[in-house]
Amino acid sequence: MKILVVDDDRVVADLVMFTVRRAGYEAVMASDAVSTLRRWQEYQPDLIILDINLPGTTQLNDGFAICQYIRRQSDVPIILLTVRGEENDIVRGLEAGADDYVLKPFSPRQLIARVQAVLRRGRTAEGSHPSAKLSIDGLEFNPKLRYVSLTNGETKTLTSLESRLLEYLMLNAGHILTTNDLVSDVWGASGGNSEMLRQLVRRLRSKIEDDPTKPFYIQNFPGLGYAFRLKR
Amino acid sequence: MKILVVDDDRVVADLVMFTVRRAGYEAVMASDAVSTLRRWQEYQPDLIILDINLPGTTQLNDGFAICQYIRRQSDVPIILLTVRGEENDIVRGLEAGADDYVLKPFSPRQLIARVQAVLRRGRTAEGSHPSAKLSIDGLEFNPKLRYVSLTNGETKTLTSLESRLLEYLMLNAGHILTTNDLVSDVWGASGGNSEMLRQLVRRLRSKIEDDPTKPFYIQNFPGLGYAFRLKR
DNA sequence: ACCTCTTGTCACAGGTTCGTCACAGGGTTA
DNA sequence: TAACCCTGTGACGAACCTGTGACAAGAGGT
Repeated sequence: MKILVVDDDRVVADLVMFTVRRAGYEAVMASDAVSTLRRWQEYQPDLIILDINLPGTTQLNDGFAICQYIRRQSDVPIILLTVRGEENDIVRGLEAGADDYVLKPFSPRQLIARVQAVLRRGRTAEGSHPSAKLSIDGLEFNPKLRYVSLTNGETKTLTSLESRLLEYLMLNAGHILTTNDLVSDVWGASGGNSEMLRQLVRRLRSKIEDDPTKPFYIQNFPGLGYAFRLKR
Repeated sequence: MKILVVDDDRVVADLVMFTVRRAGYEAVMASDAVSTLRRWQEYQPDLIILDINLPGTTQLNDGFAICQYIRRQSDVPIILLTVRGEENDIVRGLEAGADDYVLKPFSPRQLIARVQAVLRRGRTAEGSHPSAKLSIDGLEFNPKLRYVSLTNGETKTLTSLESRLLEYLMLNAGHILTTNDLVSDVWGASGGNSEMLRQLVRRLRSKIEDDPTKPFYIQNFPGLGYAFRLKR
């Protein structure tokens, strides 16, 4: 898996490069619009991590323009890097065709989780088929229609937040996701806190009939966070 | 399925091309009257997406003329692209033989929904026979004559709006259609709102005898919209 | 003039969602 | 043991969503 990292701030770019390489990905970097487009064509990355605040002198070479330009010609996943507090950038970026975003400052672990999630989503959920499902260990989950099918045959519909949480957990199954990661993924820029997460986990668990004392799916790691269990 | 995209604005054309290609269609584009007609004959598309505002110098080569010309020789479906606020264009376009229209600016999701709807209509409703029917799960619906046949044998006539809604839902059966999509499809440029949609859904449901608490056909997805159910 | 059908608007009720608070038990540390 | 943090639990209420009944304006036919 090859990643193209685009950031004009050398420090941030180095950090991102280091992080994704440590996670086992190949990566190259670019720092301006021209080199980004050249590297994108030569290198053919599987994913682009793009700082939306590229110092575009005009509207032709800032982050949004690049995002839009690339999106028109390819469906390579694009993750935006945006500064916390600039929600407009997020909206504009997603409209320009980005797949996800990460708020700066970010934790390495969080960045990797997003990268894996986006890559996996691209592989499994190809297109927007309403029947696209996530299925792990007998738990079948349809993110589009927001319902789960349990092993006993029951199906239950999830709320919007429950669905976000379960999708994030399942897309990163087997990895521990910290409370911060989960909160910032589920609630995004609107902001949540750990208490809200606890309640959400509780409600989701009760819907999928997961006993917290002997969790089958959603396991707590005290002081760290939660993980969707893989093969036990 | 092959689509011919016609737009003189390169940006819009690229966006449309990208959108339909990502949805799995083959597509070529044209930007003026002459190339449109040539590509139409060579490429033999199954659908044409046509910007009605082609810069025709005369009334011989603007969007309406092309639409009319093609319609006289073929029944290939034509979807118009029109600027919001120019309702006259829509009327003229439909009179010129277009099958449907999409307002600019449009969301990719909306464009795809229309494309699928028109293609499906063309496939099932072969031509525009007044006897052409949509039939799903025992509910038979005739969009031209605007009546439904229920499983118990009853037939009821629908109003214009009810018919628009049901057609859109059935043509996109299995997909959740957001409130915004449904409103902008049913009421188009004249503008509706979510309250009007609720009432319309209510009246349609009562006509097809669909119990909202245990919907057989029209299912609500809280916070998202409605969908015509496919076999679970 | 009268009636009917359509459709937009309003008020209300019930359910759901979700944020908040208070509390209990377990593990860890001083 | 006591203090503390983390987690799970129960409960409450506000905000929101949805379904419902009712009414009125307008179009169109008789």
